[in-house]
Order: sequence, then C-alpha cells, then structure tokens
Amino acid sequence: MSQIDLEPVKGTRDFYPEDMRFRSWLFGHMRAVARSMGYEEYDACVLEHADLYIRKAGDEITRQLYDFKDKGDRHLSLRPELTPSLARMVMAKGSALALPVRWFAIPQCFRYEETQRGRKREHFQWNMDAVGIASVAAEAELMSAQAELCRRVGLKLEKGAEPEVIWRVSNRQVLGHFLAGMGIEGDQFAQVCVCIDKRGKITDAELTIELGKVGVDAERAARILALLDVRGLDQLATAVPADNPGLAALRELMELAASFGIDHLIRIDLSVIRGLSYYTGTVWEVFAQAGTFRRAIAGGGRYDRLCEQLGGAAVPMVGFGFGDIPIAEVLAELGRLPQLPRGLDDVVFPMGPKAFPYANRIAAHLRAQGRSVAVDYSQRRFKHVVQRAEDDGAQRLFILGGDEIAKGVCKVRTLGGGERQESEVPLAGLGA
RNA sequence: GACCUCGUAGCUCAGUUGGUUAGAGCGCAAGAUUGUGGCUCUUGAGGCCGCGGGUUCGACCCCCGUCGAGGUCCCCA
Repeated sequence: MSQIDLEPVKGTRDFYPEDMRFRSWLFGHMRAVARSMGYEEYDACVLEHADLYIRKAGDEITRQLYDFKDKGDRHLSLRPELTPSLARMVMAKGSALALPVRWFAIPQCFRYEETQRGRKREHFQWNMDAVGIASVAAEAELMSAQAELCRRVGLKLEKGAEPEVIWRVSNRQVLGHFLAGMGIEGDQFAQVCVCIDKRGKITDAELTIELGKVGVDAERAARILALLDVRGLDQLATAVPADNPGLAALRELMELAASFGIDHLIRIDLSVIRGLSYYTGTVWEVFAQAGTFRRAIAGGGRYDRLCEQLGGAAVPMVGFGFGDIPIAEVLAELGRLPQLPRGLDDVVFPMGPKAFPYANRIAAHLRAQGRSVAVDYSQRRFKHVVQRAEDDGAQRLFILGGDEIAKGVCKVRTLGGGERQESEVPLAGLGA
C-alpha cells in the first residue's frame, strides 16, 4: 500500500472541528427540547442482528440494509433506524418497565443506497418515542417537540404568517377501516398498501390493474384512489363513515394539537403513507415550505403492534425520526446557519522554553476560573501568534518574554477590539 | 436501478482544433519589521491534472472503464 485513500467511505462524512461545532449545536437543541418534555436519553449499539429489520412486507429499508457476515458467521447490520432496537429493549425489560416511558436518542444510522442531496449512507437521526401511551395526545406532544426544535434552530412557525415548516398528517386506520368496509382485511390489506405505495411512479390506470391482481375490482379501486386525494378534516368527514376510527383519531389529534399551539402547522393529507410497514395509526411527515428542499425533513408514526410482530406482547408506541442532514440543508439554503465560535477564551504565549513553566502555571490558574486556555508553544514570530490567537477567537493574549519574567510580570493584551489594549499584571497574581 | 454533469495546488477556479517547463486569486511560509496582528511590498513552498487502460510522434484535453461528488427520475432512515 503506497498511500491510503484520504476520502471517507462513500456516503459518509468526516466531522472536522468546524463541522462538529454545528453538529454539537444542533444536537444540543435536540437534547434540550427532549429533556424539557421529560424524555430520557438512551442508546443501543450501531450493530444489530439483521433479522431485526427483515420484515415480510418487503419494506424498502430491508433492501437497503448495510449488512454483512461477521467472523462468527452472524448476519449483522448497521442499524438503518433505531425503532426496532427500541422495541427490542422494551421487550427485553418486559413487565419490569413501568409504562409509560418517554425516551429519546440521537443515533447514527446507515443505509446502503445511492447518495443525493440530503441523502447519504450515514446520518444522525434524533428519535423521540413515547411507550405505553395509547392516546393521540402522545402524537401531539411529539409533533410539538419537533416544532419546538424547528423554532430553536431559527425557522419561523408563527401563526398568521406562512409557516416555513408544515406537518402532513394521516392515519392508517382511515384506510384500514375503509377497506374493511369493502371486505379487505389482513393480508389483503397489506397487499393493497404495497400497491398504493407505488402511486406516483405508475399511472392510476396501471395502479387499478395492480389492485385488480390482489382482488380489488375497478369500482373499489377508484374509491380507494379518491380517498388518497382527501385533504383536510372536513373533506375527510364526507369521504368516510362517521364511525371510521381513523377520522375520530385525526379529529382528536387536531384538538390536542391546538392545545400545543401547533394546529396551524398541520395539514391532514391522506396521501401520506410512510414506507415502514409497522405503522398502525397516525403517520406524519414534516416538510420545509421555505427554500427548495422538497424532501421530508422528519417523519413519525404510531406502531402499536411492532413488539407483537417481533414476538412479544403488543405495546402502544409512537415516535419520530428527525435527521441531521435535511435540516442542515434547509438552514444553509436560508442563510440561517449559526456563526459558532471556537470557544477559546485565552492564549498564553511563552516566547522561549524558559517561559514555558510560567505559562503553564498561568494557564492552570485561568483554567481554574473556568476559562478555556491554550498555551502557544510554537515560538513563532510574534505577529503570527497574535494573528492566530485572534483568528481562534481568543479574548486575551498573555505574553511572557524574557523582559516580563525579569520584571516579574505578564503582559496581558486584549484582542478583538480596534485599539490595542495592553497591561502588565504581576506574575504572583496569576499563580506563576 | 435509469439518465445527465463535474473531478486540475490546502480552497475557489483558468488552461486555446491535442503541442515544449500546467497558471491565477485566496490561503500557507519567510523577510522588509533582531519582541507587537489586521494594511502594503518582496520572495518561497506546495501538482501522479481522481485512478486505470487505450488512441497518438505527443494527452489535463480524445475514447473506454472505474472511483468519488452533484443533479433529474425512482425511492426513502
């Protein structure tokens, strides 16, 4: 090997300190929002048994597993999402886990797919999940958390103006009950959902033929497709019977959303399906209205039977995922990326090796006061050291040359201002 | 999985129908200023022209492949 490849693995990112500042800032807001709502942080390993993700419904996510065999011939996968791990952890605790619990995490997730704008092979995804809450109050709470995060990073969601982010919300029970009324249930319902998911990539005429193959005649197919075009509660109320549980759930959700002050951000939209087969109730996707990024920046849903599908008892669960890449794309396009300082407070500059011990003692003295202090051992030209300290955002430069030490002082220079400000401070007062 | 565009210095990019030694700005380094930044000037370092084949007397340039980055579909954590 002559030279290693300096590029990170395809679709993955390096985080240099300047990149890490943004990431830490974003994650900090995510943690703050989650904790403010009583959610506790947890995590699992990035490696999981691939079986955890392989579902017979043929989810897209299963085909994009970043999987491999380990040396023990285990079929493992880098996690594509955290939800199955959460279900596994909840099941493992069993009845020892006093429900409800509210948990959050910021896991790094992987998928093996072609890269595009806002879509790499690796990303971090803020997850918040409520376990053991059957009421759609949990959904409203989670959406309000997403809204709060959007607000904190600088997106405008005020009432009265056109919001920069909206929530497109549906409920799978609407379609489920509707189909049950036609005698379509169980496996056939799943097959119909798979067909419906193709909507947009094939014509409605072709889709009608596909539906015919799974036993849905043209007349019923037309009614199904019409249902997907429904927008808003009023229109939905005329499209389905009053006893449709999905309709009732969406009505209740809107009422609760109002109490969180986010009802003006929600658009009832029956075309929202979501690609994960385990969703059973509310499903939603979050879209930026401002800018040109048209991909969902976050999504969520209720999955009350995932634990059951994994072989345990059913537990009502609902949660969302919120990726770090789309939100960064949106903020960048809108010019809202924050200017984040490096966070260095002081630089101590010993001009020669004899001054190093003095510099170290002064640095320790300042650090004990809670300041971030770097000692510049470079012995480079003075102008270079000053410029570097300034570029690093330091507020003060502590200068220690032979003259200062002979006098028992340290020159303290204030950086950043227009005028030069310098004073001499006795070494004894600086712990040196 | 389909189609399209682009890979030249650390960064942003020039580079003539294929022709000698591949350039600029910014940045970096040294000096002017033997210990005081931001301005200015001088000088310097830094390149397998993404990688591998091919065509040609000769390839940064043309052809094929490959890797990577973007874009439009498709889809989606």
